[in-house]
Amino acid sequence: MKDKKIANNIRTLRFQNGEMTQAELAEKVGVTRQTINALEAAKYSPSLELAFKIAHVFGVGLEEVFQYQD
Amino acid sequence: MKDKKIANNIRTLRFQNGEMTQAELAEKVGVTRQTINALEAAKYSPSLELAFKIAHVFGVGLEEVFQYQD
DNA sequence: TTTCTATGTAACATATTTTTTACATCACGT
DNA sequence: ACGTGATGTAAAAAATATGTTACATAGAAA
Repeated sequence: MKDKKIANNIRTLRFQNGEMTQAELAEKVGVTRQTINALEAAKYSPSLELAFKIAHVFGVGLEEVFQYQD
Repeated sequence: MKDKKIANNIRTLRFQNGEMTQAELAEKVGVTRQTINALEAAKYSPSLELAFKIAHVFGVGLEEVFQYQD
């Protein structure tokens, strides 16, 4: 999957959920702070599992967090 | 993301969409036939991008193809 | 200013996903 | 029987995601 055309609202959702920090979100989904940071910076897109976990933490559907533009 | 608890309906959706073969689906989403085969066999879960592409081919939402059981 | 917290970033290591190549079986049509 | 298309499978390599460690900056608060 060469081209990375997946956008996400992680940053926005973090602030909509009680000023959650990158570290807090990371801890809740079981990855490191750097991974969350890289995702917000869109350096790469997460695994499907991680995407599901993040959406779950925010209590929304996966497609409300990640959007694919084709 | 150690634990693989993502189920999918790829096989069912292939047959609901005009008897699409694994090779045809693979070609449409830009991966090899073996990758589709491995996904149907749930050997691993796909990247988020591949998941989006597959859902798009079937014209459904991502969560109608892949389900995360936590 | 000093301290603390959140964040950005980079190099290297490990894990996971995907490709490539190859061979096997099964069903179907001829 | 033979050829063909669809599928299952496997090993090794390539690509990508994630972890670890470490250092940097910016802002807030004291």
